[in-house]
Amino acid sequence: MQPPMVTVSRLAETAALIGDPARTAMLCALMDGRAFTAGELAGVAGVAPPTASGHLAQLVEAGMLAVERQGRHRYFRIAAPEIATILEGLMAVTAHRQGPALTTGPRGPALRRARICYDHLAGALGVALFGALAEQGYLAMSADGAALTGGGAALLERLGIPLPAARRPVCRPCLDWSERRPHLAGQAGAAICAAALDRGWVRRREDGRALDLTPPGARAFAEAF
Amino acid sequence: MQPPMVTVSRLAETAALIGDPARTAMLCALMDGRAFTAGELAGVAGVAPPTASGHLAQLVEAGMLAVERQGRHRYFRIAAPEIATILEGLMAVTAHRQGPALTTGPRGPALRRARICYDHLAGALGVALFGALAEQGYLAMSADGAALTGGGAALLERLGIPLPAARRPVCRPCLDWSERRPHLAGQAGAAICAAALDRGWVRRREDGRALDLTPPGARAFAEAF
DNA sequence: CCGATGCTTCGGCCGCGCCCGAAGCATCGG
DNA sequence: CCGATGCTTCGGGCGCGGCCGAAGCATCGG
Repeated sequence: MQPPMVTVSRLAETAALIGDPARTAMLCALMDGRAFTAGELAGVAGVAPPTASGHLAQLVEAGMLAVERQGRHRYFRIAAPEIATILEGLMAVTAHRQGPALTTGPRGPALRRARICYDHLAGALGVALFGALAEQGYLAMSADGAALTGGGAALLERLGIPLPAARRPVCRPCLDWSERRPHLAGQAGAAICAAALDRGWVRRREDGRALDLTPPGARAFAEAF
Repeated sequence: MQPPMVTVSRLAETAALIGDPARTAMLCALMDGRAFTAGELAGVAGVAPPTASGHLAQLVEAGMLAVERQGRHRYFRIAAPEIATILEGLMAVTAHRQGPALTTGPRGPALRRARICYDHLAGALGVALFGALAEQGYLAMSADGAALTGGGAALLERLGIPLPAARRPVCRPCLDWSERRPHLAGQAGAAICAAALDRGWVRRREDGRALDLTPPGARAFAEAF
């Protein structure tokens, strides 16, 4: 007789897991797709190592984080793109809650301009990229979401951006919390993001998810897309 | 020096708000887009009226619920589609957490087949609808997400389904927690859902968000889309 | 005008879960 | 083999927040 309640209580459990400030800080730190050690995450969250350890255990248990041993370190990372999506979604409703004006801060504008969302580009840059690809007919709707058209695949090949062989998650759109418009996630999004970092089109700020668009990057984006 | 922390703590606040079982139950009950009174929601959540009142005040304060006075009743409803989206997203990661097999229950299969997601169709029916429209070229990617093509607009007009004049949110795709594939949200989704209910293509179960596809409805969907 | 109904505010109880210090395992360096 | 480092488990303290009963405002019905 419980099943519906079970679902609701599980849902609450998931949200509550995200709803603790220390865990949220850890998850946000991991949102750039990189892996951090338990100690680093303790620092980010501002709690003692034992406390952090407990939080991390819960997140791993819940399947939100994946862990990898390496010597005496344990590296944690976001376990799946869905997790990153939900965090971006929460940011969207949080920003929506009380005028976006309140969220401005030193790092705010930079984050809004360009940032990494787990493994792909977000912010104004990500949205512009999505818009440009859509307008030029490189994206088409399919039963699973959006897909690269033949022209889109050819474009990436021409740019020397390799698309993994695995076909499935093509390029699911992902709602951007700062722009309230979709940007490009999925394999194509990840491939473009990786190429952009690799070629110095964007540079990662050392302290977080914000990205800086370099002058050659601006040129490259302008002519490529 | 706080701004980044502010963002994180706000995010945690939002998630914590959803993360309480009583509040989650209320939000889930409201996910069908209808409005409920404070007393009804207290019953749904299984708490006393004063407790429910407190929870509801918090949700309204946070902008998640909108409230409307009507005589001595106060009707609550989800304040914005974004809120519904985030709840569906949380369901997706919750289901993802531990095999979807565990979430089966008396109401599970029905919910997975067809349900209301705030104001549009979801579940297998919603996903199939999205796929059919996409495959027949009725949907195209645009800078803001997906849009109806001219053919799509013509199709709805032919079916006598009115599209509100306001142009903006056309048909944002929304990730389905049971199917893990997008379905049709936005204005077009809402219009189709309203028409389907209005014409008896689907019938709302009295106890929740699940929908039953009626025989005439099955015929109508098959020939229309 | 008075009782009934729906909802809220107020006080006080209680328990869950966050937090840390100390101690216990692992792993690496010498 | 021994100390140092990174992380975990254990035990106990404590505060936040959910919960309810009783009382206080509104609104509707007669």
